[in-house]
Amino acid sequence: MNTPIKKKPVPREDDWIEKIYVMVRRIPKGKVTTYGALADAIGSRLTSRMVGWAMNKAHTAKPKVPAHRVVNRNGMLTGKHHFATPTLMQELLEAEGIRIEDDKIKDFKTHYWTPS
DNA sequence: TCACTGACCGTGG
DNA sequence: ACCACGGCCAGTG
Repeated sequence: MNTPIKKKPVPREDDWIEKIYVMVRRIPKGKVTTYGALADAIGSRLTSRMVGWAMNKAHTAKPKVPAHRVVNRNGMLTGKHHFATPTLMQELLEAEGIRIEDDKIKDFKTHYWTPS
């Protein structure tokens, strides 16, 4: 009979990675969140380090993930070096009305968004 | 095959 | 207040 394609010819990313991408895309414009918050929101044994690792290959995810809205708990743009240009992350955030000084978000908690 | 690293965070001394 | 270490997953040499 018609053998259902049990196999997965489409190499979808691991579930937890996919969840991270979805969560990041849900971040409202002008808001930011932290790696730890995403890891905690998804739960599981996910850790903030894994979120960062997922972000590393986020540029291959489609649609593209607004990784510039994800910073560490210090509000520092730790991942800016991984963007096309080292200043792109800051420019994107500033374009959304977020003030940045010394690679750090000003009024971080004001722009902080909690995954829900 | 084993060991180390990575866009981190929390806790302990 | 500062420094050191563990933890979780996947990829690379």
